[in-house]
Amino acid sequence: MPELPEVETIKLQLRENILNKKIVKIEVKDKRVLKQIKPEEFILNVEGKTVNDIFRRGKVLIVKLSKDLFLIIHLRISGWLILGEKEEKLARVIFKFSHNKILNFCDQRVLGEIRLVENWQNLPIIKEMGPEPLEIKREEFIGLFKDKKTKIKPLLMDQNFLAGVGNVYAQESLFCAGIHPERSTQRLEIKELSKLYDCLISILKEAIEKKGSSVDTYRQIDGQEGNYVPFLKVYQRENKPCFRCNTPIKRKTISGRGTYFCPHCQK
DNA sequence: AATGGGACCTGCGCGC
DNA sequence: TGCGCGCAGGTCCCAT
Repeated sequence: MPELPEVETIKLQLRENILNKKIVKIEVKDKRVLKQIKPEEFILNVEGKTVNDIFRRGKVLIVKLSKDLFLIIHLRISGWLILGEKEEKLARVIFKFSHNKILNFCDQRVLGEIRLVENWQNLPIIKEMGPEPLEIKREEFIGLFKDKKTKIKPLLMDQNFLAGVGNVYAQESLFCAGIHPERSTQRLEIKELSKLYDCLISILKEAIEKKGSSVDTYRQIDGQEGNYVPFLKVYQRENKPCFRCNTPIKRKTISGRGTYFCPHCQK
């Protein structure tokens, strides 16, 4: 659920607050979120390091530490980050900084993960990831669909196809473009892909401006909800009238994911 | 290559 | 009131 706009929001806010700050103490409350590293080793390697840079690739947050170490943070479904003065109840890992701020990695369902690596570019999740939607041109976007013959919605959510788009923004951009989530990509016209590009870009940008969608546990780093939920057009609006044609919005499971769409204006 | 299912997880809301 | 169950969705992995 934290998708590109949510992770981008967190990235920007962390940059304002912990860049060049030193991590003085770490507490691992739940070691399940640490992947391929033992808590003792993690603590030993991260305590005393300074945050040199923070960036994002898809839904992955990358924190560059001194000594060329990288924290790889993936919030998966129910993770969020809170920066404050105190420890949060659902914190799984806690980073205490030199300026007395505390960064809480919270995760209700413990599906999120934190890694510590030297070569983040070599991680499979990064290596195989598709392009950033906000960094490609229209022609490149359209070119991605060449030789693809699957349903459009699962394809948009495929991180190896396109980075950062999840269940919410895939649905919203398809509604905007008037494309049925089950349409075969083979049958999509250039004109429709072009429209989809415009929709996706504008929705992602708008969602970043509004600091993301708090449809679940996602929060900004100060604990406030994101403000994009009121702008969602189909997500979780089953049986409510379509904003364009008043037809009741339908919900259907597509490739195992709940999907909302307008059966009338999405063809 | 595409698709379907299960696993990982916890909390919530539903029906009985 | 309380219990069991299905569901929520990002990613990986296996089977077809």
